[in-house]
Amino acid sequence: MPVDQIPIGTFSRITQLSKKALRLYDERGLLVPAARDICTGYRYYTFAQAERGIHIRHLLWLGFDLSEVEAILEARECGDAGTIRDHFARRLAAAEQEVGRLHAIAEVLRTQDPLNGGFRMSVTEPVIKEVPAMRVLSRRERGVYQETIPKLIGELCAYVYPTDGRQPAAKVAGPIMFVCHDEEYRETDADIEMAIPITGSVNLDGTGIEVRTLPGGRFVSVLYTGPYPEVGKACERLFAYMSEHRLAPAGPSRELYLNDPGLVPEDELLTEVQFPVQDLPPSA
Amino acid sequence: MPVDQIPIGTFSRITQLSKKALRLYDERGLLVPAARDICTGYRYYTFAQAERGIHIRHLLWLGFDLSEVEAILEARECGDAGTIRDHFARRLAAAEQEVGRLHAIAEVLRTQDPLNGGFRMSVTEPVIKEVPAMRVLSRRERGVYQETIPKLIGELCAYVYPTDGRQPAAKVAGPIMFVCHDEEYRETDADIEMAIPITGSVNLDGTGIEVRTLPGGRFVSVLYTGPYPEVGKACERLFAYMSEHRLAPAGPSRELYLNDPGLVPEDELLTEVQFPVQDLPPSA
DNA sequence: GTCGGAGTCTCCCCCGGGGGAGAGTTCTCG
DNA sequence: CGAGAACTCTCCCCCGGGGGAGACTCCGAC
Repeated sequence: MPVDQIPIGTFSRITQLSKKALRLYDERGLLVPAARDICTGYRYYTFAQAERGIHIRHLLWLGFDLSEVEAILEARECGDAGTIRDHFARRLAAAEQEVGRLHAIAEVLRTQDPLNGGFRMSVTEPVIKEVPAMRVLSRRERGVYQETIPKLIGELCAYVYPTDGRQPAAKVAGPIMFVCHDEEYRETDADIEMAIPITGSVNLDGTGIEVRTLPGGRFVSVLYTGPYPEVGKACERLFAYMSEHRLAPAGPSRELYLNDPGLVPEDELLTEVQFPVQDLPPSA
Repeated sequence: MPVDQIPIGTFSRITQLSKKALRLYDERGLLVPAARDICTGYRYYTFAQAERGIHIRHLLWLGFDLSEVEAILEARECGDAGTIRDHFARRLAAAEQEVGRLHAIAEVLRTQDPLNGGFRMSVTEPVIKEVPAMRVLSRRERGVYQETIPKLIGELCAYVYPTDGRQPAAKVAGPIMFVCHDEEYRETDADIEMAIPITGSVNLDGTGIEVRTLPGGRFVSVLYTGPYPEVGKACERLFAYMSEHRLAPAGPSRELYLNDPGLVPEDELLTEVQFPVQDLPPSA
């Protein structure tokens, strides 16, 4: 057996940690060579250190980062099984979530038409985001989606982009939004609010348009690309996501129309669908 | 709709790409803002660019890196579906492999005793590595494992670490190895070679010890920790790995005894098991 | 007009190493 | 004992951004 004066290359072969990694662990204090030649700077390890090295490699392979590895090794020395179990449980949860994500990715890779980039007729992965409150110019009415929405949009646009030479009523600060006040889909008599984020002063003239503030908060959001009638796919996706993550709707959903039906073809229409959410208490 | 003069923050919200990322893509030429204020340096995007931004985000989410994203977007512009399909297929394979790895990780996280670090009685993930050829002092004999191996080790050790005051026969350059020349396990009459890597000159005195060179090449390797009799687990692991990766054994396997049974308890014994491998031709 | 807050700019450090340059050391063979 | 090979050292850039500092700029409200 070689004396306990193992240079880095040999130690690297024993532990299957790269020299680069070993130097890093030395620097980080995670695995400091037992001896160091003062004048040449050469690192020398002992055989006993190989065990720690292999522990480290194993924990890294499990997906822990260096600080976690350090914490786990320390806990292990103290015999503190609880801390380690915590780390393991967290890491396990993360790994399982990652598997879910990879399955979603694999599904897309298998089915997506390579040429359209998953863009047309597609729904992105839901994300959770904080949306600030915003002042909007709003028009709310009951009716049938296909008729009422374009009508209200027309009214709002006429208001902020007047064609008759009047001053614009306000400065537009974002895309046109649809706020859906119904709990469920209804063919007729839907409670429809269209809104445009604005800023600055406003001239109101009492044609049913009012200024209000849409509350901010935590939303789940997807981007949907494709014709409006199939935007429901995006909602389905959001609902699925919410149930997976134990979230409940906390208010009316919103759709943001990010481009202009007059300018782009129907299947390039881009809509962001947002749902305000709150945590559901964990149930057995 | 806002004029096509979208500052980075707004564009970030539209595309759900962070400002940091957008600045990086600008620098990398992946998504360069349509306009830039020369004196302030402010970036201004157009709405039309959002589509590209969302494409990029989608491809990144699929796990491509920036250069691949660039290649895919370019191929898409050219209508080159073949290239994209290639990328997708490769990425899909990688994702599936990653899922396998995560399952293995999850399994370990679920079952491993937190306090022993998966070290005792454990087998590491197989790795493929290049092993250089090495000169060894070798002693080969037929017999029963449990008897012959310790006997041969004793002879070799007596030879290189003489206790009778003679000069050591050679300089030791690595751990004691067992080379298994049998294709299959045999209880008796096994063809056993024990070897010690050496360097420098050798004094031979004809006691059945010879100097030879073990060939190098590509090996799959695992580290096994635990008592010798159960080292078979490591071999099982290697065979499973080889069949998964379409590899075939290309010679006798080796076991490297990395620490000393006299110094550490039985369940901390550390053994590296190596199999030389060659690619198997792909079959239907 | 002007003042404050929000937005933006650039620059630097961080992760966990890989790759490589350039210089110094150690080892091995003859 | 000497030459060359192999090993080691440090330093710097790369990935794909996140986090934050310090300075500038823009916009809305008064």
